[in-house]
Amino acid sequence: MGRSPCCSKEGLNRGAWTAMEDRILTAYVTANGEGKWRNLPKRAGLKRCGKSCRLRWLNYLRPDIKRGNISHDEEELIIRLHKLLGNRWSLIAGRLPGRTDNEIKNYWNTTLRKKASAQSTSPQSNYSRQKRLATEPNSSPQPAKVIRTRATRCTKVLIPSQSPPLLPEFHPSQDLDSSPPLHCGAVTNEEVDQDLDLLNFLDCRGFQDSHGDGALLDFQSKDLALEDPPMFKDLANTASLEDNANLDLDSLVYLLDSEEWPLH
DNA sequence: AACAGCTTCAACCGCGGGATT
DNA sequence: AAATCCCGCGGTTGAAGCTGT
Repeated sequence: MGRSPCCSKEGLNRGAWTAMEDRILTAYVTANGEGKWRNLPKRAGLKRCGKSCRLRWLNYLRPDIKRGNISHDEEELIIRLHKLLGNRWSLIAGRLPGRTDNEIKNYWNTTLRKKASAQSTSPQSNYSRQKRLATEPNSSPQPAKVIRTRATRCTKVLIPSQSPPLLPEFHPSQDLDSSPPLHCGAVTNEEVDQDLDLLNFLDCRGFQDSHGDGALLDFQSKDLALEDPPMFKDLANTASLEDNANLDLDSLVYLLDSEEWPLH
């Protein structure tokens, strides 16, 4: 199956985008919407390939991009999602409003990979320990990580017209230890740890089902499980939860892929 | 002040998959 | 059914900034 290059590379600009190019691209996409990237440069009068335009828009110019520090909560979420999904950055980014797959990938490669590997080699890698560490005032405080943005590489003048959506409702401080025991059929201690991590993660996002709306996981209803202990306890005691607890990764990926679990 | 090594992250590249012709 | 188009993804690169000496 033959393949033509995405664009002729002759006469095209490469490298850092200029403020003017940014303005042109932003104006064009704002007026005409996303998509049709291949023809966009010609129509917009940009000497860039369509892929480059798409990347620039999605990773930098989109008005809903949230720039700056990745919060501790977001960090926790990225680590957990990565544990679950691996390097599926677009999926992970889909659960973090305002964050791009490229940003998360970079952040992982530069910062979180070390942290995650340190955590996984730690004898106590489960969520309870992380929660304790996070809440204990005397436990080795992590200085706030500041992501530096470069000022000189390209003049970024775009200021989002409105604040990005609030962060997802992930609360590491929630008391997960009081959740009902779950039976996952795991055999090794490590697997138990992993499953507990996963289930705690699902728990803390609000495990919702069997209420007719078909939503298995609803990030918007963060308080549901905690505010409704009887329902949660009931869920834990039913076969349906055990079935869910036995979901394999593919099934979980399916859940993540489903439209039922957006953060936005 | 100057240099080297390290870190960060925007941008590029190649590939795969779905849609279209 | 085959060929081609288009989009999106993940891996990689390299320029610029930072830090230590």
